[in-house]
Amino acid sequence: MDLQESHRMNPQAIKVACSNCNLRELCMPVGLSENDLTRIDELVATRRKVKRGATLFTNGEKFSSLYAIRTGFFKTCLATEDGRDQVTGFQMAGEIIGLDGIVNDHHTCDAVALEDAEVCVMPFERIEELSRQVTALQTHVHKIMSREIVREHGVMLLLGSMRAEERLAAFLLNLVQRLHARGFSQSELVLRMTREEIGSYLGLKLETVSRTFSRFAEEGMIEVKQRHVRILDTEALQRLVNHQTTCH
Amino acid sequence: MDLQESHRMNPQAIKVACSNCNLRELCMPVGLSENDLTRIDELVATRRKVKRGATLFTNGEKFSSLYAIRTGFFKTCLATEDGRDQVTGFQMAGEIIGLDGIVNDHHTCDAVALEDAEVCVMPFERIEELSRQVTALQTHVHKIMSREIVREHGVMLLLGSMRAEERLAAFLLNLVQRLHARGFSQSELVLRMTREEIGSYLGLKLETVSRTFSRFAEEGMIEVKQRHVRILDTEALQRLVNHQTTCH
DNA sequence: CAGGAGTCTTGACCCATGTCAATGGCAGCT
DNA sequence: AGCTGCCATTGACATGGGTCAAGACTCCTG
Repeated sequence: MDLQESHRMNPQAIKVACSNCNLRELCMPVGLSENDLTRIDELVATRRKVKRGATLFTNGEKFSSLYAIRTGFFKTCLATEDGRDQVTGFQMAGEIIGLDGIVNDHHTCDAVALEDAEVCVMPFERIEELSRQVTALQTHVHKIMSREIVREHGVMLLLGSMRAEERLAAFLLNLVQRLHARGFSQSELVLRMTREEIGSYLGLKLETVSRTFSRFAEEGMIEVKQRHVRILDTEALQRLVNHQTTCH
Repeated sequence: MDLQESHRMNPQAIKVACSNCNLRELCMPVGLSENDLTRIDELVATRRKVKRGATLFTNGEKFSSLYAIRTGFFKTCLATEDGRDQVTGFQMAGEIIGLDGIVNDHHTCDAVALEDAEVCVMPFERIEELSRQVTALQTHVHKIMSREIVREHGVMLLLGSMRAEERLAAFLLNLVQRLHARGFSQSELVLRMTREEIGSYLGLKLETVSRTFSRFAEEGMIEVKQRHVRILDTEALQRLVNHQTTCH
């Protein structure tokens, strides 16, 4: 009935229903009642397409919505006036971006599409309103934010205490793991970002990223051909990441 | 008089009332109605004292509550099995810790008191329940989590793109700024953490931290005597942080 | 199909920071 | 007050990763 109603008003509506979305389990709470599910559909106001290279939002922009990525791949990055540029994360289908904007009502970083993308626009006011009524949604929102905090702890660990090889190994393993959770190969991936972007994320220069890829390849751990990477020895990469004390 | 009243009703009650807490504006939403304020008081189940060196919670521990720091100073840190150890933050009075535990129902880092401390224990279930009813609280919880995400973005920028001097300058400025907001001096501070802990947070070795302090002192930007630091030239430190491009 | 821009790889060199080690100073305990 | 142990400082040296530069590959466009 919700659907029908909005159908009349908006030809896009049917496509915008979370209840039909195969990514739902990634961005929405599971185990909702029929009734709650229907209400959740109200969350997504609209869809938005973002071309490769275009921004979904930028630093300083007024915050109004969170975005669930339907297709495509994003990076979020912080650019300071003094020329620093830090990639704070790479996001793929099913992930939520825009959380940074909540605290000051303005976004504090840029979200750039690394390939043509489409997102579900979820006005934050609606999220807040609905999560007052649907406990599962409230919990879910909290978990999403907490997950982001924990993820960033991991990045801090990486940036603060790992060497170049360890960082890149951790990065690759994290990527394939997330891709695998989305039905892609465990061993093969196509990087959507440049060496420079990887470097920015990992606190390394692009040359170091390139060299480290080459070294991994020499040692038979991976095959690299431009942005195509095939992981030959997951164990070895994992050992690298957990290395540390063993070498002293 | 506050004290007396609560004395009569419940020896603990007055101490546990947010509505009377002079830190309230730091950890609670402002502009609440009388009615809401009273309800907010229910949030704090109890207080807990944590001795210097003791943990408030540890990695793997079941998550149940968020904690508002009343007095004292904490660090949160991530320790991996392979011997890495990363300080992810330093928290002072009025700040909230424990957000990392929400996502998996278990804490994913340790919170260690760097001086004798006392915290307000706020069971997360109560927070969720009450924030369904008090919109201002809901918004506040979201902002707190978003603020933490944004803070961590800043740390990533620091770890990913700054040199040792810049990191330490940013660290000092951040500390005094937060202390100043709590009524302390803008120029003088006592570090509650060791050089090693500072180093861990900043992705540097303790020797580098020590040397950099010494260099700042030589250049007349600060005075250091063990853990006592006096900032003599805030501008200079600020310039250091915003440096970057000027030097190329 | 050629040209060009953007990206990636690789080499040579250098510097900031890490490592190792010795010494000094402060705080807390008995 | 005097230990004792932790913490901080400083020096000498080593090295991982940054910097600069040249060249190759890929993709896009005209």
